[in-house]
Amino acid sequence: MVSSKDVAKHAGVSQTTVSRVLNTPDLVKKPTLDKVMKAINELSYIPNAHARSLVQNKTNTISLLSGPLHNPFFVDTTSAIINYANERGYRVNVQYVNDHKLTEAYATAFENRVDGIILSCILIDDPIFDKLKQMDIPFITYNRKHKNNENFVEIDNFEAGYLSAKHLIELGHKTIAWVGGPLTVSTYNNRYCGFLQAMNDYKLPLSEQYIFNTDTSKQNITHAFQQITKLGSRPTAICAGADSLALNLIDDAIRENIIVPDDLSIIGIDNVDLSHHGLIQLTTVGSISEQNLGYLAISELIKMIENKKNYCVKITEPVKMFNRRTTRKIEIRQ
Amino acid sequence: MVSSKDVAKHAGVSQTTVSRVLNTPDLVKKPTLDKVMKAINELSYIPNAHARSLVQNKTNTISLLSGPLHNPFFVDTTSAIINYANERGYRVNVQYVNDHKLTEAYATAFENRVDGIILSCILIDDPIFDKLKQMDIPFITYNRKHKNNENFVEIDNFEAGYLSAKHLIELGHKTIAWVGGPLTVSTYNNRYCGFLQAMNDYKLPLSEQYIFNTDTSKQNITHAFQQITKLGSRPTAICAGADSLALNLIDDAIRENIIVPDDLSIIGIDNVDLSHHGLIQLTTVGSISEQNLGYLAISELIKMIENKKNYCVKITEPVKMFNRRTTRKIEIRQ
DNA sequence: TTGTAAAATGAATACGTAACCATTTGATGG
DNA sequence: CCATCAAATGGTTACGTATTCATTTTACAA
Repeated sequence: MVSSKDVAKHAGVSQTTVSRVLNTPDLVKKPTLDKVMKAINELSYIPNAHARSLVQNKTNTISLLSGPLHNPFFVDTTSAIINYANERGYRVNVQYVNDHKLTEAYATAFENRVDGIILSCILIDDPIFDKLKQMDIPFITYNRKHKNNENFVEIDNFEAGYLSAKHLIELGHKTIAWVGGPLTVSTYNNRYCGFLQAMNDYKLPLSEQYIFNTDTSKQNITHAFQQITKLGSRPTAICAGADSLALNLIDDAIRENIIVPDDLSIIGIDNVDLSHHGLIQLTTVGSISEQNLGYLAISELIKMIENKKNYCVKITEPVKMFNRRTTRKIEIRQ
Repeated sequence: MVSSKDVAKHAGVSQTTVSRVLNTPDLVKKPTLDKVMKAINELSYIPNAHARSLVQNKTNTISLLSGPLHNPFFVDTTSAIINYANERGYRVNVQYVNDHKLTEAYATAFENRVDGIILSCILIDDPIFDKLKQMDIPFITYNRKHKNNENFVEIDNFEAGYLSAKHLIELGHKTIAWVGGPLTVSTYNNRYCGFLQAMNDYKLPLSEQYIFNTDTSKQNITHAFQQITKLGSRPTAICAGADSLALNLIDDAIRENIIVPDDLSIIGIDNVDLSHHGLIQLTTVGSISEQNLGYLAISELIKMIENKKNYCVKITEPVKMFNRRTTRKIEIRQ
């Protein structure tokens, strides 16, 4: 592998000058610059980013710990994060973390000495948070937050849960099921609380058999759906804790010949790009902002990295309804 | 940042011993090992991967140059690639490359001295291919291939194009449009050739006004669709060069109140995961294998990296029809 | 006890770059 | 022609690790 020393020898200058040609070309005279550039091209020299990282203590690399891509929310955010970071000159190391391999994922992220970490996989009560703060390396969580209430970008999850329940209630639904994720995750926890609040405000009875706070794997959601269909008095609507879950449930419904929304209304939360598609048209609650949470988070993270100020980011985006085609009035059905 | 020297000093041993504790613990006596481990934990030391890369000339990092995630094909493959690579102990640098910023993307990929490169964005006639070969760094292309016909994993694109046209023809369609990507890309080129061959074999006339080989951005596909709807004698079916395009076209059709498949049959190629969804049920042609191209490519790449043999990978997966709900017989319509 | 080999540890070095400080070259004005 | 100062370049070192080679310690047989 050809190094800057080789270039220096080939051009008849010092390694220092080669370095200057690449980093501060203004400090080097035109003829020497040309000489060095010629050597660089002839040897097709490429600087070694690792060596540079070592001496500069700056890696130009960001570590992204995302949820799995079969969840369309992470499709949108991963895309936004990587594109923005690349534009700003950062490389992005990506890991798709499932909750089993959390600690392992953190370990690999840490030993790479990245400039910043952006993660969605944190739990409310995650001990990793204190470690991250100790390490004095900029980080931000998106979508989820830690109980410490620091360095996060989220939507107003409580309000989102509330609005989605309210929407179904105002359409006349009385028996509404909830299918969400684990309550150890702030996102689902707050959405669920919003849901409960709405049910309470509108004086609708709650029964445990309609409530599923489960692992969000495909199988588990499908299993929850089957439980629901087995019930004596089936709910007429389901509040899903996320668009990803809503899409899963709709798929399950179709497989059971249950027509959405005629037989069953389903509403999601997140307003993922996919939900706009003509074949989907998912009714959902999402951020009023055009920019997704990934974009907001990565732009904040890069600010933190470049300003060297460890100020604390706390962003909660307001939400609104997106009324599409997977929910309808209960009267029509009866 | 705490280094192995700090640990050594704290534990009262040499830096060499610290290194041994982490890499060849069998060579160090139990009591010293314990002493060092204690120091490592107390100082919460994390080895610096960049320094290690520098001395070992091995980065444990792979560079992925993927197409954009709004194309569901790249959702499936990116997911498979990253998960497999992580399992095998490799970090993955991801870039979503659009064709405008190709060279820029390559540059950043190269200066990172990665162990291998996996890319989908190569053109048939891409000068980068020779550069890659020169660099003596393992690489593989997936989905697309270079004219040199080396180091690729693809599906049988010609056959895929042929089968998709044949399917529509056998359903009775006479006027069939083609909407594909640029012919500078092997994938679209071969699919298009397959399409032409089928049209020829079945003696169907071809007219330029039904053929669109265009940039695959959303706007351009929508524009192609609008051109099609403006035609005096509208085609009754569209062969899309990829599922991504098919989904785009279906969305456009719905927006124009054209019913798929009653008014217009649309078939894709790739059989992406999303096409299975109950709301989508896209008729398509895809690999007969369970594993997607990303998985095949990354596993081959890691073999190349670890065997240090620069053997040449040429994999073309056979394809078959997946008959779902976006195509139907022409008779019904008339 | 002594000799000898094996086991355990340490000292020195290389990896490729940027940064710091020292030196040489060139230009300007008196 | 010289003094002065800026511009241009070079020599040396540090970054944090693994590796190579040298040294010390230990174990065991004679």
